Amino acid sequence: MTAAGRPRISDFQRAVYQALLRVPRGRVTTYGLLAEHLGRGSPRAVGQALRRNPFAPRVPCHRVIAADLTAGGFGGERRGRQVARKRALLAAEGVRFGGDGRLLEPGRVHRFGS
DNA sequence: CGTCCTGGGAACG
DNA sequence: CGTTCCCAGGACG
Repeated sequence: MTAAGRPRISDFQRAVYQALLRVPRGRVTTYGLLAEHLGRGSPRAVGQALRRNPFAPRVPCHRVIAADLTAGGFGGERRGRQVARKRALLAAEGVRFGGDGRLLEPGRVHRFGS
């Protein structure tokens, strides 16, 4: 966070990025879970915030998946090479998806509030 | 499997 | 300043 080039974002987006930073490596979260944790319901708003993520790739947006445990989108694409990259990043962290595109280990989903 | 809703941001008028 | 469109999701029928 250097003083220079500090993007002015809404508190909502900041909350999303901060919450995302709380998700440790090797673990993932969901849009709905994040929204629920923030108290500002709307997985779409979270997805949009991630899509506009000005802190990427500092912010592990790749650790956010869909509620149905699918990879979700990445790089502004719901599907395609960017999503494949997301899967690769997660796989590098020990998180892998099945042939159906679903998370193999649901236990990898991080839980807020503990 | 198809359709509707919520929430928020950016863009347009 | 008010209105409209878009979105990396989710829930419901």
